[in-house]
Amino acid sequence: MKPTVHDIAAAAGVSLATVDRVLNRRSGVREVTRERVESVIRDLGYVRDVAAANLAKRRVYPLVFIIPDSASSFMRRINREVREAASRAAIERTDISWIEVPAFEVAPLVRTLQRLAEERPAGVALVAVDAPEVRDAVDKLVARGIPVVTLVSDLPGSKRNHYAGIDNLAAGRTAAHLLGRFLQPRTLEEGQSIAVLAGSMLVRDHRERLEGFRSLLASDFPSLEVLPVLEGRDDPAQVHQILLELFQRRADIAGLYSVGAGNRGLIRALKEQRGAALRAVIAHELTEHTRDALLDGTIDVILNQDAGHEVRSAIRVLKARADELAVIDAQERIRLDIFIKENLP
Amino acid sequence: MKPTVHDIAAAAGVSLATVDRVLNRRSGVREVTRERVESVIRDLGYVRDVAAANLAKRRVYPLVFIIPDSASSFMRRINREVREAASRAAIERTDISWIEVPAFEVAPLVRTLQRLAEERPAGVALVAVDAPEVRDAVDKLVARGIPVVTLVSDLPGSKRNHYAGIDNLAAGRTAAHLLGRFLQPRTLEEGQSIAVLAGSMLVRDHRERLEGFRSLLASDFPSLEVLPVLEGRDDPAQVHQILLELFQRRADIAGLYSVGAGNRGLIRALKEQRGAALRAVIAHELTEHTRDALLDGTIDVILNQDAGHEVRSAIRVLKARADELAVIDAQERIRLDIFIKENLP
DNA sequence: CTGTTAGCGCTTTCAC
DNA sequence: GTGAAAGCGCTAACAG
Repeated sequence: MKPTVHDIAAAAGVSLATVDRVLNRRSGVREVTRERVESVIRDLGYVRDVAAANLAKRRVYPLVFIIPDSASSFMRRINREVREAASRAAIERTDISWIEVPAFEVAPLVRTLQRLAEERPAGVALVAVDAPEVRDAVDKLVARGIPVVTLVSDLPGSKRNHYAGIDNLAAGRTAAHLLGRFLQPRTLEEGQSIAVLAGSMLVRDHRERLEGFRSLLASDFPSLEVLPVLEGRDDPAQVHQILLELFQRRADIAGLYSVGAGNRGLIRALKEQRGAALRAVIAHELTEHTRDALLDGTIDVILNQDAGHEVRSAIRVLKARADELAVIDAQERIRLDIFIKENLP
Repeated sequence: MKPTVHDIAAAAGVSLATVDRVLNRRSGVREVTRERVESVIRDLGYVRDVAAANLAKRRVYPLVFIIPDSASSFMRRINREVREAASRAAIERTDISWIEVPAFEVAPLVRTLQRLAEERPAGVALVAVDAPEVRDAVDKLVARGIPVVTLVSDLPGSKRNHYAGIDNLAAGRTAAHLLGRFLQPRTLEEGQSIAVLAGSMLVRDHRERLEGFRSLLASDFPSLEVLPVLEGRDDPAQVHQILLELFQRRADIAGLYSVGAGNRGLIRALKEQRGAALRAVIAHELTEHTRDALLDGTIDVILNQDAGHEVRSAIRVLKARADELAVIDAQERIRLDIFIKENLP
């Protein structure tokens, strides 16, 4: 039978309260007593029953998600996943709420973080904007003992406890590798160029994807020429416009990598007028639109991060921190999914 | 404040015991009383606190995994994941044990299932062998109210409650699509053939992968010739031997798809003597060997199923059934991972 | 510093 | 049929 606090109390010759104090590292126990109790805990191989502990604590964990009000399918998806998690949360003694802030803006995000530092929730998850002010605000939260997880977009150099998102450098390299492989056999025959489309170079994940993409192409497929990056601001209409112009300007585009959002515009442009030389298109995030485009051959590969997994992972990590529990690392690593027509979920 | 059994009891004018009987559909309650209590439960929007319930029940769920004693890296990995889950399980009121049975054999598996029908654990997970006797044994377990999950290899036509594994038809199609894309540009120039290597055609997952592979290649890349399947019995030495022979016999092999295990033999053969025309190799399961092969370019693509995810998913599903709880479908769907050099975890 | 006691929300005897 | 009371493993006042 698994040992309980009672067993420890009996074996150590102390009361339940003292055992509890030792267990929870609370003060008010003489050093000798503490050591005695701790050795009994070790000897008996005691592991705390977290469910019972939480029941007794009657503690619910208020977790707050800060998400951009972006209209992109992906962010809407994140939003939906948070809502769904919230509706499921009651069962698990967590109280999940969310705050929407203007996308890509520093000031409102910082204000929100500062407010949360006062409210002291049990944990905060945010889609980070990469700015020093945000970093400071995050660090302050952590300093106050509030665990912070970055979601989708990381905040390097900050003290955030965890990042629930993909490796964007690897994403770019993956796109480059596949594009290179798809196009390579013709490389020797004729000049081929590759177009790259981003939302904005101000966003960290886009920058990183591009960096990975360029460096791998340069090293492994040097004959492929990468055209200057086009910025579509993740807006379908702009993306559409830009691409049509591009296709009219250049006839030698063999590959296209879209690192950002606004995929509806991309798909529309490809369907209306597609360069004859274009033989491989890679974009990010599986949505109903990109899914259809994959199925009808408009897009060849979708690189994806599982929004549901990211949100659930952020919650698990925050809860584990609040409970001082360990997490299963493998379970919390967000995969870079490669989807083609045939392995769609 | 969330309503509790006390609130229900008070509102319905009955005792806790009666509420509990209604909640757990136990007998000994007059129909009118039951209805009254049930309507109160609905009105208050009561949701049972499973943690508290389990605490009171002092119930632990004995779950049994039946896994083949195969020496393949993948099965060893499954084995390890089960052990790890078992060591973690105590915290979660589950008691996980496992039984090893000879791989691919029907009789021992059936005997084990029959024994479990007597022992009545709270749930059973098995790597199924596709035979009518196994199906019957599984159906009997389910009929006795013991939830059953198939792991890695499914048992179609049986009453198993859930399958924790990938879609093997889709896996084959995915391999075909990628191989086709990697080779396609040359298709017109010269004859190319594709070699396929399997463990045994008696195993369902291998058969399905092959079927998906062949059908997609036939429809989308008809100019690629698929050679007769080679059977290596998932044994590195045999696989090695067979491949060396093949490479000596044919010089026109442009692509290779290995649906089974024995990847060490595959890798060794490729390194020793590789057909000059061979430009794309796809195999299954990410292990330390295939990982290295991916990195050094010996293998181009690895299709993978996440063993840890499969095991954890099986446990979640079995527990949820025992607790009469719902599962998050998206969380339990096992993805077909595509790994290339660049997106390795 | 340490112990006693009363729960958390639910289940389970055992009476009535 | 129904209810009262004890208790699961842990925590949190409140005494001492």
